Amino acid sequence: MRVRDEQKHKRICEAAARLFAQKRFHEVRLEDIAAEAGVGKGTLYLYCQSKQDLFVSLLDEAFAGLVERLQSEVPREASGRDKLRLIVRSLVDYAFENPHLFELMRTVGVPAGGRPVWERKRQELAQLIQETITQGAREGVMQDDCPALTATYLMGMVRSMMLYGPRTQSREQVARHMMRFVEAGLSPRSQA
Amino acid sequence: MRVRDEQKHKRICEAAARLFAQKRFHEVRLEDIAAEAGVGKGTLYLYCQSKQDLFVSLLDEAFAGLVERLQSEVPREASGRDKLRLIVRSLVDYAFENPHLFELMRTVGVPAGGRPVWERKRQELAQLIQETITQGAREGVMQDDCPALTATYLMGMVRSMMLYGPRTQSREQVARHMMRFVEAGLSPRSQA
Amino acid sequence: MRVRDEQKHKRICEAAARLFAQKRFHEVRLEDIAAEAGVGKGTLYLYCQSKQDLFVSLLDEAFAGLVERLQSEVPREASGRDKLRLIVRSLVDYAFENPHLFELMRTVGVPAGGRPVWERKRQELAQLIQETITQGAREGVMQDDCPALTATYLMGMVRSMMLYGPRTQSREQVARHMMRFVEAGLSPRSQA
Amino acid sequence: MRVRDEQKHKRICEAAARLFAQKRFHEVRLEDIAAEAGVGKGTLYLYCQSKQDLFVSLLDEAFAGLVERLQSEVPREASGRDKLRLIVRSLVDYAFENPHLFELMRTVGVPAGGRPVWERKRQELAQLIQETITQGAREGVMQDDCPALTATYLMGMVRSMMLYGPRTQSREQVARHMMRFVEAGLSPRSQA
DNA sequence: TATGAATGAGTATTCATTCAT
DNA sequence: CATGAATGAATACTCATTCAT
Repeated sequence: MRVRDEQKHKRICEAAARLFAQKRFHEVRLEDIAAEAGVGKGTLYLYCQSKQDLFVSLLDEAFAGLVERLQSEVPREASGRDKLRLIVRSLVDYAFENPHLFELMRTVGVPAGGRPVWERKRQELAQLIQETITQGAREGVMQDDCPALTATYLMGMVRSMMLYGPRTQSREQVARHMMRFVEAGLSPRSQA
Repeated sequence: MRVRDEQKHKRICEAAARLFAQKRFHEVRLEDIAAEAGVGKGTLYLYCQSKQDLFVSLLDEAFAGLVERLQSEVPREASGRDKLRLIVRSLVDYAFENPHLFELMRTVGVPAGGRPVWERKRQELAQLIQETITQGAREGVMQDDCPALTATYLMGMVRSMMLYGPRTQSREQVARHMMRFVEAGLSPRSQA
Repeated sequence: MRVRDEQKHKRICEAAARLFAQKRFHEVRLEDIAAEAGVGKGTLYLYCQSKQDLFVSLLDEAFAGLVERLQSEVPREASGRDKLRLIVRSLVDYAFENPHLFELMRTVGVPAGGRPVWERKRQELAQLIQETITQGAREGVMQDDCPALTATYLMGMVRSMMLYGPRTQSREQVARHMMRFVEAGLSPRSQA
Repeated sequence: MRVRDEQKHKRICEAAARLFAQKRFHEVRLEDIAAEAGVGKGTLYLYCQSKQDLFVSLLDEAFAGLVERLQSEVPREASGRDKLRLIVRSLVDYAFENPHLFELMRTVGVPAGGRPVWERKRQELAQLIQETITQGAREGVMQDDCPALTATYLMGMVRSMMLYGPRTQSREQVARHMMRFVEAGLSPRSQA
């Protein structure tokens, strides 16, 4: 597994991502991935341990990339409201830029075995959102009985929008719409 | 598929639903479904055409059941706000009562081939929500640039909550939380 | 296996013969035979032990019928030449009257296990032809180094003619043609 | 089906031929063929598309080989009588050298679907024999109302001899016997 | 006696993985 | 490092046979 050719590694991952996004895990044949990547079948095993490993590492990267992006794009010192806006925008941007990641995540449920990387990343992401809401609440601009639930909603909304939402809306429109909906949804009620 | 024993048919479907909820389609063996249902392997084929057929029919039933429930529980003549509340409550109730349906739907993306039943049902569901929002808007209690997006959100929220949400919240709490979030999210802004 | 309804038994055998003539043994489903015979699947087992048994008994009957016919149509006291003519005619007649028996026999080779009835009948038939040739030789009208071979030829000729021969010839023409060919083939050579 | 190892391909075909000669198509398991050929089960599929394909290709080769042999051993310019003798000899030789080909052909009837290769070859063979008889007739040494029938006989005779004939006769004896029978059978009658 | 729902043994075929080149 | 021929475990599906009715 000590690999030289990073170029080739990337080609393989991209090929795999493309194919896993189109078909279910078991419908994707390693042979096809190899062909798509333009390498021999055996070569795949120089870059990953197994098919499952390849798949999971894609997920890991996807979630890690998303979290990293959010962390880099959402300044620590911003207000809760600004952070939330940036989070929504980043989520939507990332989704539009990596459309088949959501197809990739499609088939993934709560994992049975030991928590894999992507699951930890998913939780980090939820955590980030949650804390932002809590901050917003502290600042008096948001109200939420259970930020953990809301964090979950947000991720589900993005996924659902990508998979089933109307194709007519631009990225900008979607971002604005979701932002408004979330912000309003969390706005403190005068008489609660 | 003309069959006698409806009891047995149900047992098979339930067994299949249970197993498909735990594993991916290709990881579920027909032999296991048969064992789980307490029937012989060959018997499955008296009640369905193929493994794929069995799986899809479960999805179809699940979505159809959900839609039917919403239609029966949401009175035609109610106000938009009441309808929306009932929709959210019904969705949450249905989700809690049929927890593995969401695991079932987990693996399903936008279908490639001819629109299957469940896909039509999903659209009916979205339609129902959309119209409710539109009605709410007409009644001046809601505001939404793109109800189609919001309808999509709602279904994603429920799914996400079931699959990844905190297990600490009761059905009642979840329902109330989601209701509040959605209602606030759609509330007409004073100065938009 | 103690059976009452001879009518039904016959219907089953005819249905089986029809189907076995069209497809190979393993391509014929017992269910189809039952349907073709207009009885239930289970009923078949009141009239035969197994599928294999049903098949073999058809063969047995076919060969037995053929032998019986030859024995009844070829008078013991006739001349060798007359007998041979009658044998050829009977074979051809039987073949034309029972065209799918030859399809039935198509798939049968030399049996591995204990000689079944049809194999004994096949040998009886060969014996009959052989003796006729021997008689003809004794009478000075035929000559044959190895009547056993010739007997085999004759049966192969009939089968081949039925399966692959030109469909343009009438039964009468075929009979005459084969008769002449065989007779000439066995005619004593002046200077051997 | 682009393959490297022709050795292996041959081993597989021979193994298959051996087994198909002993049992009916559906009684031969691919696993057995693989074992007999000394290769893995999956390897078979590198050399053929399917079991059926493997079987048919054997037949095709068998008939093609037979026809090719006849065409190479029967000189175009020979007399009808010589040709016929050579045909019979070649048929018998081929039969004795490839005894299980006749077992292979045993199960084959007139094909239902599109004429496969072997069926065309069978017809070529019949054609060759027919033309020879016609030539013999032109040359005044043969007489035959329907050479097409006779051609059919000839092939049936060989098959029948191989499958059911007495094992006591040598190849030489059989060839001579058949030759004489056919030649006499076709000899022009003085007073027809 | 007649039925056909239920059964489960049996098998072609696929495809992840290995390894000789 | 790279390859792809070889492998065999794994599984959906069929159908002869049984047996409760």
